[in-house]
Amino acid sequence: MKTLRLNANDRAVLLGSGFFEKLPTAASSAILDDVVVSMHEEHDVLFVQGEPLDHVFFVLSGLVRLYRLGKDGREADIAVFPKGELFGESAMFLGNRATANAQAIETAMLARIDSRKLRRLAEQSPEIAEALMQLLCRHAQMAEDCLAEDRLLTAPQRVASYILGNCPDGTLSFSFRLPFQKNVLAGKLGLAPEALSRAFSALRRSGVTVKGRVIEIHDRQALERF
Amino acid sequence: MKTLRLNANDRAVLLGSGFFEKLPTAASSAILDDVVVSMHEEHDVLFVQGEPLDHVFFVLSGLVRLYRLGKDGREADIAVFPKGELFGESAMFLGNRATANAQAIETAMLARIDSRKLRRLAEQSPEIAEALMQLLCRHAQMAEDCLAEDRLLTAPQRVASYILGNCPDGTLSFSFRLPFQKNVLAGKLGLAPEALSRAFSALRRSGVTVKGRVIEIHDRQALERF
DNA sequence: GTCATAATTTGATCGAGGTCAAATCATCAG
DNA sequence: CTGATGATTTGACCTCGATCAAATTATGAC
Repeated sequence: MKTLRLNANDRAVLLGSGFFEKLPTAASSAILDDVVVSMHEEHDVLFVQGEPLDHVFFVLSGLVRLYRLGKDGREADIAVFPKGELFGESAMFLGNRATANAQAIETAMLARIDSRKLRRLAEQSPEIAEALMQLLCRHAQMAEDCLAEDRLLTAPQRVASYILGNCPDGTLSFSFRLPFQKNVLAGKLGLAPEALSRAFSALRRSGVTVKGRVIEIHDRQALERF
Repeated sequence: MKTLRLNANDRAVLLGSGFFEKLPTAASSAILDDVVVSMHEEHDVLFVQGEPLDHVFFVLSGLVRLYRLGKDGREADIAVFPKGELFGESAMFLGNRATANAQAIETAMLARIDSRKLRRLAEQSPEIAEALMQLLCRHAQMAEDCLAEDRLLTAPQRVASYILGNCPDGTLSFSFRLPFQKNVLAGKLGLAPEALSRAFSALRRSGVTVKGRVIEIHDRQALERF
């Protein structure tokens, strides 16, 4: 795996992200001090469940999928991380072992933060500790949201919920572009691609238009009721 | 809601729990300083999703269920907390609003820790911050485990996995008592009670005996293969 | 543009698990 | 011990979404 140093642009992406933006400059600099960047092709596996993991990853570009493997080889997505997100942090507090697999969904550039060092810095800086706690909370919430949606909503309802999550409230009509293949969305929602497709066509009756990756909503209310 | 002060026994339960046992005495004392205890009957609702929440709860006795409500009134369990567990901590970092409902599953005694104060203490004490991060990680893992199991395993497999989780490895034959009604286990596993019942009877063929709340395993291997 | 390949959709079938109703079993107050 | 109440199990049925196969539609290399 080829690694590089952090360039100015990468640094800007890091500093502008949710995790770093609230940190004092000194804290950010300390964290980013010896960060390296690694490049990955689509499908590259970044780490494997159960194996030692001593970095926390930041997505500089591309897309990463966290997933678990079943005995039979089937895969269950835990989360999908786009540019600007930090992941792999929970291994830090669980014996430095990955609790899931991670894979690049598309060509990705990742910043690797040494997890021992980050942990040491968190001990010294309450701001870093606080940022980590918020990150952990957000990730815990994401998992709980998924769990609740899986258990409470049908496929079309989950898709409606995903669309609404990408639609500013207040608007009645809205359009946006999926940030990844339908493939990936299906995994994220815990559906087979076929089921996602059928869910979209069920939503067509409620004023949702799908053309390639572009989703158009004509009646927010109708979606909320679904 | 009737509240009491912490008595010596309660204090011992707290200090012996996973969260407090690794903390220095001074830190624990500071946290427990103004803790109050509240008693709840079975079915009592402790807090409601979306409402302000400014305590973190510790289960001194009894059982508490965290769950989300669907539009149609159905409920999805997020977690079940037995004696010795701390919960409600994630609201602390998410604007002091509950992200789920909580209900006593059986008569419960809870210690209430002021969340603002705990947060302030975490800023001053790296040990407390560390303990909180570990707690958040564990809870995130619990949710991810559930999510993965829901997506990868059938009902009998989930039950087998639950049983194995309560069975020390190395043993071939083993017996234990469910810590709660089957009712509750069903919810925790994301199943209707009927489905749990049928799952148990499917496992009977693999050497699992169920008598009331007592589960007996006669062949660990067979369960693992299931 | 044209082809090759990959992504998505559609059709058909099937099985897991939800729901409702009824039967059985436990538990506990008296 | 005896009901009465609640928990669990069983049966019958039905729906949702998985799976497999085939058709269709992008997408990218040339």
